[in-house]
Amino acid sequence: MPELPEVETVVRTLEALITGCSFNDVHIHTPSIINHNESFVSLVINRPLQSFKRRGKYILLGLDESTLVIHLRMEGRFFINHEFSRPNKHVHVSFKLNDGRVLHYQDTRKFGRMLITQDVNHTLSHLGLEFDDPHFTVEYLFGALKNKKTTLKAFLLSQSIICGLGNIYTDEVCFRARLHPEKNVGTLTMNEVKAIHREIKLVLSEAIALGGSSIRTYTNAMGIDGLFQLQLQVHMRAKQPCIACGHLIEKTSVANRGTYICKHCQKR
DNA sequence: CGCATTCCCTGGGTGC
DNA sequence: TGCACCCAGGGAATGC
Repeated sequence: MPELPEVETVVRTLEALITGCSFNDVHIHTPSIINHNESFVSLVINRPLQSFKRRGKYILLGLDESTLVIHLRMEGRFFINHEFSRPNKHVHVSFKLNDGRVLHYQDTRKFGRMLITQDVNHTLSHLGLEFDDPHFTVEYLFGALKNKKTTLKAFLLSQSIICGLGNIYTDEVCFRARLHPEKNVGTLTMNEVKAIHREIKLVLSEAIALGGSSIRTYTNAMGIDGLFQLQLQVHMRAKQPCIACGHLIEKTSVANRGTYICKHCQKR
């Protein structure tokens, strides 16, 4: 399940592999993957790939005049071969590169989406700040939280104030800040908000440095595995001892998501 | 408007 | 071995 660090790794991998290329042709095997696809092909074909960026969990491939925006959701991934024919039933879009290679988009559950836009800022206007944006300060976060009534977990997953966190890193941020994910964000103290702010920045930057996490069914682009799963302190550690106090980690459900907590370290 | 819930989708796991 | 059922989850759509 790619979150910000995994998407960043995919973007860097794509940049290393297809910089300077363009797409000669596109096969859309599963039209529902693409939003507004009437102009999709004409805006994608024969346009040089000029930039490789990320915004939240979205991949932004800068083409001549427009941007190809891709969200991998749960199991979306890319791989390259030399066959333009559909490799298997889970490949939904195949991009023929001008050097003969083919970039395939595979997504078992068809949750991923891609679209072409000429106004990325408008398309992604629902997203909050990046974790490394200079405007993402403790004061900004405290101000955004003080009037909200939702839980810490739901807030961190919402993308609206700070974007890029998914289920894995939300659990890690809550644990490392020693805060219960069901805590109401409107009641957090300045010191608690400081801890959340600090841990968001630390967890995401550490995970990017290790190439993201590879857990469950997800491995990164082109079979490159991240290593951050080895650094996870609570996520996927049900019934194992807390690294801080030794109590057993519990798995529960918060905001309709599987959630791992040390109930001794993370008080409501 | 703000927050909560439902839905999409498939393979893997479980129970009988 | 086969079959029915449930679970995983990001974000859009829907509900209250």
